[in-house]
Amino acid sequence: MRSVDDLTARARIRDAAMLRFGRDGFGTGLRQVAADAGVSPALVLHHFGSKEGLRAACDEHAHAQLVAAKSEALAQPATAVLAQLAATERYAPLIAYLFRVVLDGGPGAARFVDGMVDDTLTYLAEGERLGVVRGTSDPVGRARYVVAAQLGLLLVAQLDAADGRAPSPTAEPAAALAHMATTTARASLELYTHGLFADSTYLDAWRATQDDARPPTTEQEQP
Amino acid sequence: MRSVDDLTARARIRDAAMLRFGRDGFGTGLRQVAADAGVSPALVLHHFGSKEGLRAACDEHAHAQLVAAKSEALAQPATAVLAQLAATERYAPLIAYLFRVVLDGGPGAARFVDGMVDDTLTYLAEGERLGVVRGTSDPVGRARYVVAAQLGLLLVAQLDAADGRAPSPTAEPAAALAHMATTTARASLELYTHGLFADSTYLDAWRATQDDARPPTTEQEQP
DNA sequence: CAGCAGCCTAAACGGTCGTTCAGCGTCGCC
DNA sequence: GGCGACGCTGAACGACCGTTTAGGCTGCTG
Repeated sequence: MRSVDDLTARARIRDAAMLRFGRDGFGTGLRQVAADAGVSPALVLHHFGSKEGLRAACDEHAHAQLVAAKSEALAQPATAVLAQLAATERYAPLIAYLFRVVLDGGPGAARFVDGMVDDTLTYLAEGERLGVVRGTSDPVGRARYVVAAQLGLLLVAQLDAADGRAPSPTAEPAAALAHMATTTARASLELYTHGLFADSTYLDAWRATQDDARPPTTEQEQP
Repeated sequence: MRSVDDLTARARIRDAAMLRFGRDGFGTGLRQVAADAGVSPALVLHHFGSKEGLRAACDEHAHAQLVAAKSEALAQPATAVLAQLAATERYAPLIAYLFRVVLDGGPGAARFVDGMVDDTLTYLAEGERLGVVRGTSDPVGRARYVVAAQLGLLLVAQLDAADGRAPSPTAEPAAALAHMATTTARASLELYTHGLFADSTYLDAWRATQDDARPPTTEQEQP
């Protein structure tokens, strides 16, 4: 919101809280956040009223960062998907914080996931229009699946980082994300290009069970 | 381990803890678990020594349940994948607990995920042998991706449940899982059958970047 | 100079947490 | 009947949590 006092102690506390929350979760105590920012615990409450107020300020700032990152990504040519992967390190703290929001499961988590689904829906529709993405009989379900898969990749990436298998033993978000992106890029691209099943046996079987229960509906087919 | 006193208060406490941990996470207090089991908080410590001991007992019992469920699933014909979906309600508390273990990110989480990856690797290899699953140049990466996607679906399912969109407002795991399974079954089957991209543009582009960095290796192609 | 806002801190308060301890009642065994 | 063993409880302890309160310190203004 205000950018004049963005170098003050208030901003330092907020940034420290976002880093600490993203790294260790929202269970982190205010005294830890205060120590990271180099201030007293009472000052945190003086500026943000309560821990919930601090979290609200973090959410607001993360939302602003996200909007900025999205508009920046839209300004680039759409083919530079791989370049976005390389920029992961830059946005890693933001991603880590937003992922914690999702893991926490609060009321803002579902709203954030809905935003991701809406964005994915738009991107996939644009891809369909350009002819690079296949058609589907359930666009929303597909977008939800793609978002869920990405969140799942973040989840196991964080797991590997916490277990010491990824580059950083202390669960550094950036390195964990980069490691996960490189180790699963090939498999995910192959899956999204060729699929997993060799034929449509399972899909046909599921469609048959659905047609038993419901009256047959007209649906576009993808040969 | 012992099955004689599996009807005693000790077992009641363990079951109550698994339900409560699976529903509300491991931050739940021992007094809440004790109240669910109908005993005093001190008895929990008397039987399990500490909260960590209680969690270890829950982990052990969950592992035993999981092994039993796996062997039971293997006894059925492999084509009854849809029947397994219907049995979700039965294993929902177990799934919810195991998912909490993964969310918690402790040392056992990565081990459990590794087990899931190994199982998926086996299933996919068997599918390849039977001709229903496509070949891949990175079997481990593909298995990791499939597991991560499933975990991500669990994550957003729990989110919807906590937000009141799914059947149960109080985050009942069974209903949330069933709801998620039915709403994304079509999209995931379509994705796994036909893929997401219309052609191999993105996959080829990624392969090109890899070939620039590394010496060309012999890899089997899937036409 | 006095006064008065503003940041900022040290200390303490109530609450919940995991955990400990002394002791209750109730069995089976000698 | 005496009597440990066992399952179990109520009450308390120390630690940590978020939060409150009283009060320093600095710099600007009359």
